[in-house]
Amino acid sequence: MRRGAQAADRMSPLYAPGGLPRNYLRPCLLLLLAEGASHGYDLLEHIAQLGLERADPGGLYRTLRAMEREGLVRSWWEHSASGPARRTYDLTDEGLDWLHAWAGSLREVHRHLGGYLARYEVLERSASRIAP
Amino acid sequence: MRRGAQAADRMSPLYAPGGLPRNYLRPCLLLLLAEGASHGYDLLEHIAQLGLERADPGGLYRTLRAMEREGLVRSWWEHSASGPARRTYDLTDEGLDWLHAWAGSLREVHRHLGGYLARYEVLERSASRIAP
DNA sequence: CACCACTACCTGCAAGGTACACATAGCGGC
DNA sequence: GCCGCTATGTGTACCTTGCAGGTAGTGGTG
Repeated sequence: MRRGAQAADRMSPLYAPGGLPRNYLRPCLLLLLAEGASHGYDLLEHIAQLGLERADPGGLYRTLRAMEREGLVRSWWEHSASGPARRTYDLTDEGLDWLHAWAGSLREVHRHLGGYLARYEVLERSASRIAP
Repeated sequence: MRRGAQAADRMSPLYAPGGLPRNYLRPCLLLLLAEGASHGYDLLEHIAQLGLERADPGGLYRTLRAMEREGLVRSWWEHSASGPARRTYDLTDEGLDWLHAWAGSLREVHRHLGGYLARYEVLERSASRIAP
């Protein structure tokens, strides 16, 4: 490797690798809701495990409402004894269908990324053979 | 699976799973150019193997020029005996650094997707246990 | 009781990336 | 001369994303 880890230094927003799938928030929400009904704030804390560290609350709530408009999820208010009321979400049959569709897509992406990385490692190996 | 493959029917651009990484074009071009100098039209035909089927030529040329402005690639004109002149691209050292950075990011994404799919399959298995 | 922290939900906006259509030009075949 | 293929680009409208802000209820502390 030439000039070390220099590239990581100037991580300007323009060029920085981000790389998570487009619309990744949607399949994440579909999966979590397929595992059980939940509310926004709770989902916000669980999507981090799926790769979305520091997700934006605004985007999350917006996406949930959009998915409700599209019929993928249902919601109702739940008034708990302590704390503010929360809107609890639940997957519809159509939402489940979309989860399956997304899972298929993401499996494809996973496969493609595997191919990319394999090809990259071939390059790496041949480079280290020249300069070990 | 309920109601079959119904979800695939109304693939409106709004809700359709697409799912390739954001900015995926860039790491693809970096990888291909790391494998050897090439020109736009040729790259266009090769990125399909990496997951970008039917990629848009406009975006590709724009991205190449942007990467040149950023110093990731160099380019020069090559006049062949037959057909129009082509602009040939070549990776710079900085471009190679970015390829490494991208590969790291994509490896992370690959891992996260693996986690997602594993979690999805757990769900699938428990669903098929109820309705086989 | 005034104040602050925490949970919880929601809106507005600017920047950036993507998709689609379109424009140009050289060359070869009919 | 016209069409199709290679090859490189521009214009633009749309969507997503990230960030900043704004409301509200509850509980604890001085």
